[in-house]
Amino acid sequence: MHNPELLKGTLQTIILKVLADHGRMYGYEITQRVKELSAGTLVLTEGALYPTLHKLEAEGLLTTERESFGKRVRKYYRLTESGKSSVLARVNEFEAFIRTMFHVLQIRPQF
Amino acid sequence: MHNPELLKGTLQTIILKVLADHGRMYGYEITQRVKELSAGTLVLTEGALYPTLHKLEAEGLLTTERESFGKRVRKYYRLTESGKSSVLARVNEFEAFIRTMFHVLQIRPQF
DNA sequence: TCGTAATACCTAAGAGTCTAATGTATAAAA
DNA sequence: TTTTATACATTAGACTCTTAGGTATTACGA
Repeated sequence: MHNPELLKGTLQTIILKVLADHGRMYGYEITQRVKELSAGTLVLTEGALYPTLHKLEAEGLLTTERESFGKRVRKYYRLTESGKSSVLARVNEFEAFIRTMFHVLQIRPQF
Repeated sequence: MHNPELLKGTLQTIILKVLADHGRMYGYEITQRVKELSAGTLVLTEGALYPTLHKLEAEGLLTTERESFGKRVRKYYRLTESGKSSVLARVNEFEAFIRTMFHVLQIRPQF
C-alpha cells in the first residue's frame, strides 16, 4: 500500500470479513490470505494484527481455540454469532464511506 | 460518518481535490462544501482542518492570501503547481486503495 | 437590544490506530 | 548450519484525529 494511512480503520473490517469468508483461521494465515487477495499490496503487520484480534475477542466478536501441530501451536479464530452479525454491518459501513468519498471527490471510477 | 476511523488518511486528499475543483477557498468554506457534498455525513472538525491546511502549505502544495471583508478576515488557500500535480496522484492512490479493498473484502458493489 | 447562532481563525491535550522493533520458539530449506 | 518461513506476542513511538478551549465579528430572532 503506497499510502498506509488509508488503511487505518479498515483493519477490523478486513479481519472480520476474511474470517466470514474462510471460516476458521489463525493469525498468520490471515496475514497471508490478505496479502494474497491484495496481490501483495496489503501487508498486515503483527503489531497491528494481534492486538486487533485480541480486542475483537474481548468484544465477543471472535472466539479462539488453540491447536497443536507437533510442537507448534496455532491459535484459531472464528466468528461468534455476534461477530457474524457485525460483518455485514461493517462492510455496509465501508461501502457507505466509499459512496460518500466518491461524492466528495467527484469521482465515479469504473470498477 | 458512523465510523470516523475510516476517514483517517483521507483528509489531505479531500482538501486537495475540493480545492482543485473550486479554485480558491478559505477554511470554513471547505468544511461547508464537504458537508454539502457528503449530505451532512462528513463534518471536518477545525482541530483536524487547520493543522492539515498549515501542513500542506508548509509542504508547498498550497499558498495563502488573506482578504478582509469589513473587519472579518478570511484566509484563502489555492493549489500551487506542485499541489496541482499532487491531486491526481492522491486521487489515483485512493482509487487503488478502494480496488484493493474490494478484492480483499470480496465485494463488487454497484456505484 | 440582547442573547444566540453562524461565521472565521487558531492551538493543545489526549485518544486511538498504526509501524517498527524486539522477543521467543519451531520447522523447512539452502 | 545458517537463513528463511512459520507462529505467537508486546512495547515505544509516530501519526492523525476528536474534544475542548480561546478570540472575535456578523446576522438573526425574541
